[in-house]
Amino acid sequence: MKQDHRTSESLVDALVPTAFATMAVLNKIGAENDLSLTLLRVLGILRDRRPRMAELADHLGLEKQTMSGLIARAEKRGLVMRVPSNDDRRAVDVLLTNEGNDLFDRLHDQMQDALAPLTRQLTISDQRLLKDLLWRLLEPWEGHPPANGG
Amino acid sequence: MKQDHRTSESLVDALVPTAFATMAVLNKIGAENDLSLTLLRVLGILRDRRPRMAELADHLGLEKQTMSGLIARAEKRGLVMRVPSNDDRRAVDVLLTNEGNDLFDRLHDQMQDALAPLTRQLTISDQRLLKDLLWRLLEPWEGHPPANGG
DNA sequence: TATTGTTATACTCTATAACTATA
DNA sequence: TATAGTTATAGAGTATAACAATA
Repeated sequence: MKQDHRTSESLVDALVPTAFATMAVLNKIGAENDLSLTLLRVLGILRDRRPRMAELADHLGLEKQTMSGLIARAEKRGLVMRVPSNDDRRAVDVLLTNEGNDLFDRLHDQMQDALAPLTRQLTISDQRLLKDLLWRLLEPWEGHPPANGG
Repeated sequence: MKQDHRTSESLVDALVPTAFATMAVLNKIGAENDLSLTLLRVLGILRDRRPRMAELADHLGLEKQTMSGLIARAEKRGLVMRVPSNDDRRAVDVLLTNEGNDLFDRLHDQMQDALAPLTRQLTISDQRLLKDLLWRLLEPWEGHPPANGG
């Protein structure tokens, strides 16, 4: 009965609990290192990029004031730096410090370990298949969040 | 170059952005209805179950005091009810009101719509495949969160 | 004594509003 | 005037600690 129920559910009904499960793991790892989910995500973004405050806020769907506070606290802890932009003297670039970079690498390893109980449910081949499906799913998301609802 | 980078990444590196994308959508829908992600999740849980406060807190990985406050606010809004348990006079069962049930149904529809830009990237057949892979992934999670790290 | 739940208190995250500096 | 960012303030969510009632 339960299994039958599930097979009639949509992809979203599997996506949502997966997201909650993943976030629970990330949240726990973050909490152990005094990082909110948002800051954890910021560190991940900064590993590849060097955005301005406004870009970062936009990417995360947060208000610029919220970013100011978040980055100010992270900077005080030595995880990120704010440097004035060359192009626009009002603007500020945000980037990882070496310490922030090292921390994220450690957290990334912890994520792999913590999610292993889930991922090892699948064969290597199925893991690759799942990964490919997820990347295809995320294509419209790339860059910035979807213009939800219009 | 970017695509090559990706193919070398692990499943977790696809799972995490998928989770963030999904949560962003849920968060937006929640915010439009003045519901936190946690409360949104509570409503989803209560659609199928009638847990006690402690069970709910345990399932969500929250402290019992946090649940008290969350449920108290939700009850004040008429979304959930607290009724004394018959078995144990200390205990309290939590359940959805009709209003809470109706609200969740509406939100569930909104989720489907909001995530459609992502899910429609895949054929129906691939959606089913992805759904099955995710359910297999989640098997160890069922019931309660994994004993992280232990 | 141990357990279920609530209340009191403090801190973080987030948003709204007002502000400064630059464009 | 409009934009980039900060500061001031307030509300929700969460945790720690102390408490009440029942087991």
